[in-house]
Amino acid sequence: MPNSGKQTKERILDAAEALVFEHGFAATSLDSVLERAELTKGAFFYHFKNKAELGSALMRRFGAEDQKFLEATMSRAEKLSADPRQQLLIFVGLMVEPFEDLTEPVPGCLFASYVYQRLEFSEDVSKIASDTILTWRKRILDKLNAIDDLDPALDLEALADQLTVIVEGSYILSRLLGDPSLLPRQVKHFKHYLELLLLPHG
Amino acid sequence: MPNSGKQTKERILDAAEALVFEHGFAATSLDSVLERAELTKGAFFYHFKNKAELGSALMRRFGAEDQKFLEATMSRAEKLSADPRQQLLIFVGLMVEPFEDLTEPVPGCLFASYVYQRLEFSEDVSKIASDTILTWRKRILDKLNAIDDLDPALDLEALADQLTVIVEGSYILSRLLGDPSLLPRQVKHFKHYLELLLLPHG
DNA sequence: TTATTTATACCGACCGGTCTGTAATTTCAA
DNA sequence: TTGAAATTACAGACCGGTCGGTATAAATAA
Repeated sequence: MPNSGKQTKERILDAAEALVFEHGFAATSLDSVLERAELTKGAFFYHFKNKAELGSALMRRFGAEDQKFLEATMSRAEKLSADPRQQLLIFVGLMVEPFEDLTEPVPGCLFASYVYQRLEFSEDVSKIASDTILTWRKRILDKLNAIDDLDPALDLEALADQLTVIVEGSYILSRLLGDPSLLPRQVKHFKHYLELLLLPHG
Repeated sequence: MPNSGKQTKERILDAAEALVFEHGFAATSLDSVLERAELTKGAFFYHFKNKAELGSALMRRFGAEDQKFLEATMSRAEKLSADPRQQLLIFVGLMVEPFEDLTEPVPGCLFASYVYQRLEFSEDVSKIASDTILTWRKRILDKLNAIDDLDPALDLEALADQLTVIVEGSYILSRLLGDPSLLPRQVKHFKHYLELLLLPHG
């Protein structure tokens, strides 16, 4: 029964993403994906050339969503203040909001999942992942560079990466300990660090 | 005896660990492990009941090594100063040393690998991982609690976790970007944050 | 000392099941 | 009525695990 097509492909991706988060890519069989999506083999191979292409598509979609979230959040922050210091602090504050009311220990990051199974994926996925990370770095680093009289000894690139680092690390600990509060609490410490660096001493 | 036996088991674990870091557990076939270890099926099933037990053994060994590293580093720090503030800062400094001269983007953490493939492992692995994390938390939190006149508004538990969080996150970014300098640079920021919190303002 | 037994360590062929991918066919919307 | 969307059935590769057998060395008995 021909369906809207686009919807079916998304259904496959949704099912696969959920399973990959728990089992990893290799251990996620197409049958399990299709059972969850309530579809059959033929439907899958109509929309995807093979399993590897499903992997790439998963990562592309995840990367695109991630960048959309970054851009949306940063431009919200930019509208709320004209000062790059405040923009940055507001940005970090807005960032945590989606994680504050979680009851389960957060879904996780597909790129982190990829890192520890990279030889199962085609080369191009690596570029999608690093491009996404570098977009975050650049967007935040630009803000830091717009701030004058910062201590010139500060490693700004590493500082720009730190939010991503803390989010990735928090996903892991949160899932390991089953504690959904871990991520927002970690990000709050990072925000505090930024305040100490950026704002006139208290 | 034909061979030392113990050595063989370690050879299997070494081979498996290296492959799991790159492929993940499910995608690591016993044949590939045995090819790398230059052994055969029979040898494997002599030392391990099944593949799942290999997984548990990998995690147990990794957890034990990790705790040994924590304890060794912390007691070194404790010998270098009697002040808990200094002990903590020295500890963080010593922590990075092994990562400073790496040319490759660090191996990674088996527990992080586990997090994104947990349903492939038996239940007990989860406990090994969380116990190890909690040992770090406790060891560092005890130091923080030994420091007086800290801002009572500080979330000390989250602060104690932050080193682990940053190391885990740095593994991921380091591997994604192929940048071995990332981890020490991240930890240096954490050390700086600690200095700002613990030491009389500069 | 030497012959025999026994335990340890390891080999490699093979079996059963699972998983990816293919092919022939059907359904339904435009 | 045509072609996109989906179904069922199945081929073939691979993987985990089993099993019969071999080699080495220590233990024991003559």
